[in-house]
Amino acid sequence: MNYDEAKNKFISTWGALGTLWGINKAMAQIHALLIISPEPLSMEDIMEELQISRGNTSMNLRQLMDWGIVFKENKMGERKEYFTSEKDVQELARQIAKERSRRELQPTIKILNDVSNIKEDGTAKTKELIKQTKALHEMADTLDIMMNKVVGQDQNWITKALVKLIK
Amino acid sequence: MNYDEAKNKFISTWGALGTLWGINKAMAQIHALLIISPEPLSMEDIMEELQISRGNTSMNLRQLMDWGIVFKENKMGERKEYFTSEKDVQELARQIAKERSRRELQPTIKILNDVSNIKEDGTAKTKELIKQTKALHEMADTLDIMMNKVVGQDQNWITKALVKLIK
DNA sequence: CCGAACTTTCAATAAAAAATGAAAGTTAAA
DNA sequence: TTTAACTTTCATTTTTTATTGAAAGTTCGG
Repeated sequence: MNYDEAKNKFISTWGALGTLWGINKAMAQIHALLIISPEPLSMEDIMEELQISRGNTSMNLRQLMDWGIVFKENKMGERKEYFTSEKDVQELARQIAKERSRRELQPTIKILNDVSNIKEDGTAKTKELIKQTKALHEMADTLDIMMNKVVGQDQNWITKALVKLIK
Repeated sequence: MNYDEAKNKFISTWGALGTLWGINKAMAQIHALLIISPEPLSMEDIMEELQISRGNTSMNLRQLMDWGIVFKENKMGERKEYFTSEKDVQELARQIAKERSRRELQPTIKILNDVSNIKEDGTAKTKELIKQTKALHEMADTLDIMMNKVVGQDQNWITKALVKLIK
C-alpha cells in the first residue's frame, strides 16, 4: 500500500465509521483529511481532495469548529482561510466526549430523571417504567462521568493504569 | 406527568437519542417500549403502540435480536410470538458495547493498523499519516478494551469504584 | 396433507438527510 | 468608496435511509 492508497483508505474508513455513529460522511472525511495533513488546508484544497462542493465544505467545517476540533488559521499576507484539526488524539477524544455529553447525554439524563419521578400508582406498568428509567438514569450518569473525567484525564493516566490492570 | 405522558416521553426520547447515534428510530423505540413493558409484547401490540407497519416491526425486531438485546418468547398454547427486552441495564450495556466493538471498532482497528504500517518514505505527509493513524490505533485499542472489559464487568465493580474515585 | 394463523421478505414509495451551486454577504486592500 | 477575493447561506436537487404492505413463506393443529 502506497501513500495515496493508505490516505484514501483512511479517509473513507473514517467517513464510514462516522456514518455508523451518526456523523455525516463529509464531516468525518474532512476531519480525517485534516488530521493527517501536516499543513493547514484551504477550502479549495479540501473541495478538490474530497470532491465536494463549496457549500458542503463550508457548512461541515463550521460544524467541526463548533465541535471544537477544527480551527481556522491565517497565513500571513493571505486573505484565504486555512484549517487545521486538533492533532492530539487524546485531546480530540476529550473534546468529542465533552460535546456529546453536553449535547446528548445530559439532556437525556434530565428527561430520564423527570420520567423516573412520576407518581407511583401501584400498577405493574408504572412500577416497571420507574424502575427501568431509574436504572437507565444511573447508567447514563456513570457514562457521563466517565466520558467527562476519565477520557483525557491529564496524560490519561487513569485509563492507562486501568487498561493495564484489566487487560 | 402521568403514566402515558411519561411513557411517550421516554419512547420518543429514546428514539431521538438512537438517531443521533446511528440507530434507526423505529428500532430504538421498539426497544424502549419493550424495556418498560412488564409483559412480553406481540407484534400486533408493538405495531399498534408505535403506529408502525408489520414489515417495519418485523425487521427491526430481528435486528434487536441480532444485537442480542431482545428475545422471542412463547406463551403456552399460543401460536403468536411475543418479545421481551433484556431487562438488566448493565447486561444491556455490556451487550451493546460488545456488538459495537465487534462490528465497528475491531474492523476499524484492523484498517488503522494496515494504514499505519505503510513504508516510511521520509516525506512529511507520510510521517504525519503514520503518526496519526498509530495514535488513533492506540486510542481505539484502549476504547475497545474498556468497552469489552470495563462495562459490565461482574456487578460492574470496576466502574463503580472508578466513578467513586474520580467523581 | 390442508388450511388457518402467523411471520418474513422485498419491490415500491415515502421521508429524511446530505449535497449542490448560485446569489448574497463579508472583508480588506487600493 | 469601490472592487475583487473570498465565505456563507439557503432553495433546490440528489442521495440515502426508512417504511409500507401485499405476496410469499413458514408452522402447526387437526
